[in-house]
Amino acid sequence: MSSSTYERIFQTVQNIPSGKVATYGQIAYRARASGPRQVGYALHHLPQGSSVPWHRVINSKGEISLPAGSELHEIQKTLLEAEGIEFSPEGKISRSKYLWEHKLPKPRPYSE
DNA sequence: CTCGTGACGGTAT
DNA sequence: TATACCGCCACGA
Repeated sequence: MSSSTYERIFQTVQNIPSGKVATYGQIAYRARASGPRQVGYALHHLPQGSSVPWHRVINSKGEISLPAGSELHEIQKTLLEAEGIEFSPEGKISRSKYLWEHKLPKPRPYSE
């Protein structure tokens, strides 16, 4: 069983269904990571051929966290739009697309 | 072992 | 309401 922080993060991200998004903080919480920064760090180190849907992870502002104009930013936006995610004129994603409404009041024991 | 870094978040102002 | 600051700690050098 993998139990490294990165493995848990990747697996949690893998749980995000198509058409939904989650924030770094939410992933960190569910993945038992020490904090959102580790999630960003883990995704940054994600290998290219990975099946982890990294593009479904956004920041707490509801926006793509990557620098606007960067190639990765556009890739992420394209991938999300392909899954039916709509962006407001400011580039924000509606909360209705969040997999979890807000911060998780009820933690869920890590299993599977 | 130490040090710097970072796809962030929450709180204070 | 927006902006600034600090805390968090896994990882690589």
